[in-house]
Amino acid sequence: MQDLNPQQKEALNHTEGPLLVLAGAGSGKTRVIAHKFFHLVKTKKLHPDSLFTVTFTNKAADEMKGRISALLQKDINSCLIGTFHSQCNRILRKEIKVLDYGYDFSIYDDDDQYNLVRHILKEFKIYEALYKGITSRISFLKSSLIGPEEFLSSGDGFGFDEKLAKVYVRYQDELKRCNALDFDDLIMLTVKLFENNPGLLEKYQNMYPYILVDEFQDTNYAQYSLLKLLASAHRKICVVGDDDQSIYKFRGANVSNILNFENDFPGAKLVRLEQNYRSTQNILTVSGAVISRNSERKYKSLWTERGWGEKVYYCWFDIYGEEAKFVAKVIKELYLKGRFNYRDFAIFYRVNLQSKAIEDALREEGLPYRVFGNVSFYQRKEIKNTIAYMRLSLNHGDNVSFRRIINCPPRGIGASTLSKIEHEAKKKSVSLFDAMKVTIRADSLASLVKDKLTEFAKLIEGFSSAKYKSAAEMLKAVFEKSGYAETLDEERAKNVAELISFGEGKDIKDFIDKVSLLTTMDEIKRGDYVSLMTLHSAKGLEFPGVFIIGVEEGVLPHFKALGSTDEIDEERRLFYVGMTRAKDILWITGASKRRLYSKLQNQEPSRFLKDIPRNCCQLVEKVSHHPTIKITHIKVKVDSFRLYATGCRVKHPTWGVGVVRDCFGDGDDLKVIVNFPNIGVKRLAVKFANLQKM
DNA sequence: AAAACTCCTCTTTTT
DNA sequence: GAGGAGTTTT
Repeated sequence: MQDLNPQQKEALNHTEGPLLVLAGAGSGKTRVIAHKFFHLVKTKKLHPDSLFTVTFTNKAADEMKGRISALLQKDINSCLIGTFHSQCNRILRKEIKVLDYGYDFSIYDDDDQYNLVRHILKEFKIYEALYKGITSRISFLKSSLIGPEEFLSSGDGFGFDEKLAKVYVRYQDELKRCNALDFDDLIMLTVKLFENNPGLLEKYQNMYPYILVDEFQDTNYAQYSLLKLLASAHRKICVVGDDDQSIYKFRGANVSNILNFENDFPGAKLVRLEQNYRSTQNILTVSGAVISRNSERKYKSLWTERGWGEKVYYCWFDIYGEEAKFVAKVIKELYLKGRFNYRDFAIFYRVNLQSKAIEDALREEGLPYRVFGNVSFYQRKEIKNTIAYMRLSLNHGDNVSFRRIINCPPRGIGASTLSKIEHEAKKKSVSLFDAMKVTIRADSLASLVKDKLTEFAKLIEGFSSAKYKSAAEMLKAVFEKSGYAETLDEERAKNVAELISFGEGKDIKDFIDKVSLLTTMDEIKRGDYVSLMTLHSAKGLEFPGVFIIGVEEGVLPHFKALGSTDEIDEERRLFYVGMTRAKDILWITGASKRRLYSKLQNQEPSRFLKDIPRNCCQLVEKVSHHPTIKITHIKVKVDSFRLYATGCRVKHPTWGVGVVRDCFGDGDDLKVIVNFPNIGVKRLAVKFANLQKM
């Protein structure tokens, strides 16, 4: 308790009512939640199991468990700390009967969703390439708690939405038939469960007399509704978040939940954590200037006791290859100077394909690196197929898994056989697996095909009835007996072997749940290498040295985001998240020419650079063909930087010292709006005002 | 069922 | 420009 600052203490001590903690980047957010948990257990005598604690990632949940275990000095691994999805899964596995699903429901990930939607589009003869857009619309509807019937009846019955409604209705029916839930269902159905069953809701409200929520800015409407339901009786809820770090709006996250919190929970206390423990003042000032240009944000101003530190480096190149080489060289030089290890560096970019040039350059310099966030382990085909065998064995209704593996490995069951089975399933309204067994008894198939199908049915039923001691045992049996093992090359077989080793000693159902809800167990781990990742994956991490590359119009902000202010705001937050990961050194780079997909494009510096206060930056000139890095002050594109950034202090001959609120125009027309204490806000033309920068 | 071919897409992606 | 998926060919 004594290592907490006054605001953190305030957040801790407010335990009897709703609390919103606005926690700036690097302000010790996780620490506050962990200490709060500890405080509630120690002084309020709450049982650790009665704190409903939600995070967004499994990694964050594990971290939190670790911290709390350390504080409490006992293992709390069994506690209710988890992601929204795992919390809901836990509830639904106990209660879903009420909603007329079976307890052994499968959980479908994006890939399974896509497969199912595509299947439906094919059937409806809707252009199949639309599957991605349609899936995301459906997902968005679900995360807004708009069910298929409601959407169908709300529509005007025309145009694309009508088709969408049809697909949505069908999709939801199909899931039900498969006894499967997608990620959004986990939340939506839990809300539905509570809304329709007040008794059940009351039970869970009593079970969880306190609720703690991390990364609150990332909650979607459905998740927020769930929190409101659970907290409505006792109102003991503490949410922690940072609206400036909301970068998942495109996934349904709704920042306005932060803005609504105080309305939905009248009398809620608001605490701001503004002391930053991570970055130097230069980094905070630069990132603060960029984020302050966003409208509709809760005001926050971060400060640190760390001092100004090194200036933020900015460097512009002719071509992206040169940018990459330069970054590699800088890292090497910093490393050789002995102040940093490779693990201290991260390179962030907007899109995954940007990693390639950097990888080449790092390899060239002989620097160790690791790229994070590409195809995750659990999305690999061989892994998904192996798991599909397990899923179908546990849930014969799982049609998506059935389609996945019926001819994998190839066992001579082609499209025509499958379509007969599909037809039968539809006619009898049964699962594909059951339809297959019916079809075997009918005369419509060649005996060779019948044999194959019988063999397949026996195989799956064998898996279903066997008593395996662990997930590993079952995986092993599935992998070998299905004949799938023989069809894989060494690399892929190795991946499955790894999967099997993960399943060692684990309960089968727990394992499947875990695997379904944990698509990136291939987490960001720290080793002694340079870390490469997208700005999105950078959230929640910190590095002594950060490089943000490709800070150009069209890349950051991304060209697809240029259409709306909302989206550009989100790009700005993304940039902000990237910058605030840096502890000591921050480099921002870009290039005039960049290959994106097939063509070499001309690039302009990002608009966000204009908001960067120049006095916090060090401009670096890269002289081509120069063997070592030469750092010099040069005059590059003055209009790329603002002389008077928001927040910087100026001295006026008559009014004294003031703080710059805004700055616009250029050259002789440059105007600033300055707030002078005790005097007021003045609008000044720089040319005449005789301002002195402080 | 494999090989050869064409076509398409290509932002980010906690679960 | 590359990788994936679907289609046609053998």
